[in-house]
Amino acid sequence: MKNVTIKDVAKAAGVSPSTVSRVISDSNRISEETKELVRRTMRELGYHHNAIARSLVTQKTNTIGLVMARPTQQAFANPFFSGIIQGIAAVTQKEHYSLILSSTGDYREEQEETLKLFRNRRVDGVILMSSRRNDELIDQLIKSGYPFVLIGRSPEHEGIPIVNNDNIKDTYDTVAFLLKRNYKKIIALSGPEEYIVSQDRAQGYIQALREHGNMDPEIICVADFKFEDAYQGVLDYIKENRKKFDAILAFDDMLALGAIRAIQEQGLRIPEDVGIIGFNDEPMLSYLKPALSTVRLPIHRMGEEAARMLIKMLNDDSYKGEEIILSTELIIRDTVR
Amino acid sequence: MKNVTIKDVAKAAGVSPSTVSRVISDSNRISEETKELVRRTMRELGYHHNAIARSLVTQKTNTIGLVMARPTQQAFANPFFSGIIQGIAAVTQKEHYSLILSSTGDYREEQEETLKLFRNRRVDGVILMSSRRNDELIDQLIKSGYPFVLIGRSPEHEGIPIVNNDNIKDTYDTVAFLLKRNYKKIIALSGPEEYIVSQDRAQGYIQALREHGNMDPEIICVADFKFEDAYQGVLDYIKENRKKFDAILAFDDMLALGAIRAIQEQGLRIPEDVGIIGFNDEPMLSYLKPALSTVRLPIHRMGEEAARMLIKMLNDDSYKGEEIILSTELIIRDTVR
DNA sequence: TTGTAAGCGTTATCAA
DNA sequence: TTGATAACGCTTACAA
Repeated sequence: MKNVTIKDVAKAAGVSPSTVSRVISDSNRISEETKELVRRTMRELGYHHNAIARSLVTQKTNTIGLVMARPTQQAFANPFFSGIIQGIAAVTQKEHYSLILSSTGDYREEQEETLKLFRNRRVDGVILMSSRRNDELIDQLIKSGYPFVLIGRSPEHEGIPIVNNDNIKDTYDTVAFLLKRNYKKIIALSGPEEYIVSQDRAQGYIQALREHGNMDPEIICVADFKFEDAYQGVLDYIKENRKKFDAILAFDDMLALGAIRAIQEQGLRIPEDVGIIGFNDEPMLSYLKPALSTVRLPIHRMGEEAARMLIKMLNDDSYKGEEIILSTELIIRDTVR
Repeated sequence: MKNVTIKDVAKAAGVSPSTVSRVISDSNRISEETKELVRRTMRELGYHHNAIARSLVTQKTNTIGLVMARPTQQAFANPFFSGIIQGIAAVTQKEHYSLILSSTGDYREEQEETLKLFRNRRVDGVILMSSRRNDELIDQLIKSGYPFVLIGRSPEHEGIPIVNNDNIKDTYDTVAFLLKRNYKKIIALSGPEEYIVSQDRAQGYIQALREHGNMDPEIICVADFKFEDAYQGVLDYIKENRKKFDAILAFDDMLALGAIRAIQEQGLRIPEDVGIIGFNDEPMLSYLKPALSTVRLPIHRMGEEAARMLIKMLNDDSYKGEEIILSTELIIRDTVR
């Protein structure tokens, strides 16, 4: 059974292909009767538009891309990424856009893959995540004029379209909160420094201690946003320093989880001996015992806003995107006193 | 800056467009010198093929689709789905396919969306998840001859391409294991019955008890694969029956998590008073205390196999797909004695 | 080994 | 309000 094309419909309805095309786009220069006739014919023949052919002439794919590097993805542990994806997908769905998902091995591949999506004209725009220092990809996209929205931020690129939370402030506030709860010696537990998000949170932490605390900042920096790394890092720290802290601010829930384990194994009580706060609010960890206190990011919403912004940029040439900073929420559960 | 097309390259290289096209596909009826010349020219001009134009003539998109209904997605709790997606993405990446991800509101929409992907010629094939009884979508795809691979199975459709684990056997074995560990009264904790996976696991559970146990099967069936539902379900069960069981086999890790909470709240000890085993092996839950015992599914691998099979079907007309049944692994941690 | 030309299914331009 | 006709960028017979 061959595919029904616009020509088939035209012939069957006794009109020209262009008329059919106009009916499809609901042009107002077509009489109601003709529209009715053509629509009926389309239904009878089972016509469905060919997105490929349409794209070829309109030079639009109505598709956006999301590329992620696998290490990053694992690094942040899943729920964050799937939350973002869901948010994006919800919007693309509603706006009748398609979403192409591409998963690569490393950052290098991520760059290439992203550019390829554009060059091969598979997408009209992309959403970027996990920006780092000196992000070359962003340079390239800007230079080529390829539309994108960044979830996160890039200090070297002012004024580009981003969706983010204010990590510096959020971390600052969280440290201030711990101080107010009478924690005296707060250390930070960070993932890789190359990510902007790590840097921002470190900065907020340092700043808060400088202004309110009477201790020097101390950051345990582990190789990845992973349980094992955090567990080991904290364990080592405890052993080397024989404790010397009463709170840990982890820059990710998975890190917090690893920290909890290390702390408990050393016979310290949570939250009496040491308080812990994480970042993200993985739903699953709220069911833990002790339930994790955490800075909740509006993850799903971040995906939505990014998709919405990108699609708007795509359809409105005068709109160049903006900076959307979403607010977070400190969720206090069992791990702080 | 206009897009560089095959014609531009042809002109610059002093050959015809078809020659350029042949060089791209590395046809062996082109001399090495010409190839070299054309390739150099492509590089100089910065040529990149236009996937859309190519698709229009080849009638292939080199894209596969993955559609999921949001309720399903939330139901199963994230990690399962993102594991599958990652597996699929890894293969599509390697095979130079694109992956279109579509997320819909409900099953009805999921059907429509899937068919639309085919009708609008956006994809060459799709991967289906979460099959249920009387799955109309599968009927339609078969009728239309649209290629697909199912992750799971559909009892009404024998011989269709699927990737699955043997849920009946896996559950049977797990119950047998609990029996051997001297648990006497094992109840099952299931999600919605409409999913085939729920039915299969129920069947394995019932069968094992029939053959080895001396108790009647008893299944707590909750509305969704969610913590809250499981928690409430188990709590109610305990209160109504004043315990009367010493083990729970949960058909999903999230359900197990809910059960654990309910049980602990009622002052029962795990695993002394009641043993618990889940399904899936969410990585995060292995860090729990007590660490969850569970039936580990090769989730990532399932995604991979499905993608691999589909792509093979797409490229080899004589290959109609097959049934791949992957084996699982019982991971015993702290929640059974 | 290479070139010519038709066609994939649309939309867009220009006439009528 | 409608219809011809020319793109869009590529692949693929068919010729040469």
